[in-house]
Amino acid sequence: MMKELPKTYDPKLVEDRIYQFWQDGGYFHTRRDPEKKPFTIVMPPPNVTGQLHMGHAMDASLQDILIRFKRMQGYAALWLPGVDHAGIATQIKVEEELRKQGLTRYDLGREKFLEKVWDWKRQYGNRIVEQQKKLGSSCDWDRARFTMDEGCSKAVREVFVSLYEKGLIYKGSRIINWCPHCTTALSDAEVEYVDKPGHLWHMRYPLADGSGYLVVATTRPETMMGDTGVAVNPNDERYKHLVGKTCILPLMNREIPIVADDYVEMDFGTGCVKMTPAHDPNDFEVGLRHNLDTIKVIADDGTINENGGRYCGMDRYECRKAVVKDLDALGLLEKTEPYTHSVGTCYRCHNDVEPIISAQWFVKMAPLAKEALRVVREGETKFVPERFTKTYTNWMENVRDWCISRQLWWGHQIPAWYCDDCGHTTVSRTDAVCCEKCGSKHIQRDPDVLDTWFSSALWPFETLGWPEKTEDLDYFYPTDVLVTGYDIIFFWVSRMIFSACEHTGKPPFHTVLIHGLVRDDKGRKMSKSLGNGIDPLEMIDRYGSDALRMNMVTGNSPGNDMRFYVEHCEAMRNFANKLWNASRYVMMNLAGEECCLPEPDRLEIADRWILSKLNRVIREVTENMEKYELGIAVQKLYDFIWDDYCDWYIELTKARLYGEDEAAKTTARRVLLYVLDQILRLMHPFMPFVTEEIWQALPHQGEALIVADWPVYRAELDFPEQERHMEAVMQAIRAIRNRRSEMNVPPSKKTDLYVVTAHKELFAEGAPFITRLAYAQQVTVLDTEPEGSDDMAAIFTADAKLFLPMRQLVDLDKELERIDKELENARREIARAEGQLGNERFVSRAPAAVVDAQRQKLEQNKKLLAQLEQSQARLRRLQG
RNA sequence: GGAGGCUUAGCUCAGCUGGUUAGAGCGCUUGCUUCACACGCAAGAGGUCACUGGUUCGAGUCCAGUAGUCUCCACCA
Repeated sequence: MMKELPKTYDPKLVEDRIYQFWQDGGYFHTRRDPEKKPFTIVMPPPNVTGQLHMGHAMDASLQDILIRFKRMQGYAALWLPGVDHAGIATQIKVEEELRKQGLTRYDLGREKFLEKVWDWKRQYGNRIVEQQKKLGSSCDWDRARFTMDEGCSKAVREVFVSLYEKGLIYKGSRIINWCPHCTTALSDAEVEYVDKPGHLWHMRYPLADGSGYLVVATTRPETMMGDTGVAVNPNDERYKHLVGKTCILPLMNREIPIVADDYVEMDFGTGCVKMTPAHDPNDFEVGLRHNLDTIKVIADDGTINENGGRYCGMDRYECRKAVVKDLDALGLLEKTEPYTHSVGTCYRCHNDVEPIISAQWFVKMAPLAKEALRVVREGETKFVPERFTKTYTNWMENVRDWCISRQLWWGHQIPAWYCDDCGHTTVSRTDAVCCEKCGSKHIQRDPDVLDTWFSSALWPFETLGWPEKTEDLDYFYPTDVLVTGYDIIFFWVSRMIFSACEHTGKPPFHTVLIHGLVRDDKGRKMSKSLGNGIDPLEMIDRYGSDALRMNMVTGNSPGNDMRFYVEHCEAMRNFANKLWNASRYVMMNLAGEECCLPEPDRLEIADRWILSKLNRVIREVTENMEKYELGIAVQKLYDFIWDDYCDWYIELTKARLYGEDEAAKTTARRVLLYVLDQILRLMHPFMPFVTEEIWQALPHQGEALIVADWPVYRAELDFPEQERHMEAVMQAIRAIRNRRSEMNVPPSKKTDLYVVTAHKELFAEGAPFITRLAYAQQVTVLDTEPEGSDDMAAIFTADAKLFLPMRQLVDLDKELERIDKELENARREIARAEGQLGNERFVSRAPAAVVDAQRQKLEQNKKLLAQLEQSQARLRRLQG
């Protein structure tokens, strides 16, 4: 049995076995049960290329805690897992593999390449899933989904076509963000702006009439071959006379117009701006207003195209240098200023993004945003913490149309076919064979695929079977809580909300629980390039999964970033060990007891104390979990287990367990077992492995802790009076220990103790505890001071005066000094309380309980003061 | 330019709707091989809760402002 188990808990011997036990028992699989209320969380699907990182560990810990909690509360708790096909990331990965063989995707062709990706997915796609299991995640793996599986593909197709039919998806030529490295368009959300040092080049553009030149300032000279105008502010007196005239674009010798537009700020740069409508969103808008030509000069791979004249074929950065140099040579470079500006970069590869005019597919956002804003505004979906509501709302209110086409092969191919004959576009739920307008068979499918987030946006309902009307969808949808980091509110959360509203008529979840980022010990973001990432699997290996999970939720409040400290993880490992050893103690002492409470009249003061405390902790933990305050919940539990149960209650039971009274022993064992059982249940969502392992070894009812009932508050187990009494005894014990420590008395030296108190019964009942925990030989409870008390060390608590016959150890000077300090303290407290109680407004306005507490405190301190003064006088007498 | 967070013990952070003498982990000091645990036990040191003002009987907590710091969004070429 447990007696033979090691003194130290070893997660390695337990975790995989327990996980297997849960899986074999089918506890992760959630059945639809009309008797139960559903509780559903869909897991943010990790990338199929992904490696488990701390972000996943955070995400998964929170979700698993909630799911296990709800499961124990009797809900049909479904945690639906899955994996994301991660278009760009995965395609890049497979292309890298190909490159090792000297091949590109074009060598293979689309079909062969996709086969390769599927192969790759089959080979590595399960890795992330296996890693998640190490965290103890109690997902319903039977329902696991992949964003490219048949059902999801069907959902994506349905959504695309239906939005197209409603006019909410369209194809148009717009300025989009183009990543020349990934060679695809990106959405606005996929661009990260980074401040980069650059230059502001002042360049002379000669006026066409030869009357001089104007000076434009730019950070991007390499786009000048695409300039089709120069803009000035209409109110700018310096240039008013030039509006309507033309100038000569240097290097290209093209005549371009000078226009007036409010967009131009007079006091920035020179007040003249070169207009490149094909490569700048603002210039594009100005171009539209003034009918400027659009000349694209940057090709998809980031080189200059044939419109760039002699710069054709040059890389964009190379071209920048060449243009500057050439202008300088022509005497057209007026000056060069250092200038830091923000540059858009690709969130995947971090290369500079080019704004390029391009024909792409877009989702029209304004109509969809309306409902998505309403459901949040009216509280149908709430963010926790609340402040993220604003983040969401601001984004949604200003959202621009969503560019959803990607020039990739891996993903959901856009279901649009272009007719070679009549030019019509056919968009269809089934693969088109002919043009729906002219019937021509000469049609070409759009080669592009959809943004990965387009399918992720459907995740809460596509995974439950939508667009089919499945029983799962009916039962589990809408889902309950979505857990994710604040960094993907825009990418994912907001898109799920508007998609669900549009396609299912309901918001996808009622709560969005947002957590922060896990940073390194210096507060830096963990990243591959910095090499500062801490591998969750390594932490699990060293400290156990339970410790890692605890680390994620302790000392951390919702939405705030946390720093990862290995030491903290270690502390949580120690806590698991504490639990293990407390359980060993209980088991070693059991004598065949069942897990049930003894008859109420058999309960002793210590039992009532711990049961009363347990009751409170059950209530507090449950309340806080329901508010998603997992950090507070677990802190209360931690304190209860370590301080109350282990440090006090277990110690308090030793008097009985090592005594002779068999009935008392049984009572103690039963209460020990009962409270431990409740503790294990409460702790289970946080530390599932160690709790299940212990629970299985204890007498228990039911087959597994994972499906055991969540503890509930029991009014009949509140013992406020006994709780106070026990605390009085504990206070005495602490005071004695404190004094002994001050006097450097080793624990091995036992002494007699005299307790003078008005509560004789109470301390008589507490005497065995005092004996054991305060190293007393014999405890004598009196109502008057014992003979020879002058020669004893005196200690005061609120309810008793304690005398230790250790005259020889008492240092009178030190003693007096200490009493002085205590006197001062008491006087200060009395003054404070009297001041407060003397304030009529306090007495009349503060709640009665608060006033009452102050009165009691005042009384206590007055009593204490009197005792201290008495003691001081006596000591002075002794001193001579 | 707009929004938000943070500032509490040496370090990292809790402190939920204002109410005893502000807590934890780690670290530090002292003692302890006490029959669950040294991944432990006991005792202890350490904080003018960034600053200023306001509301209140009462402010770490609410309000306004200031400073420092971080983040997000928008962005003037």
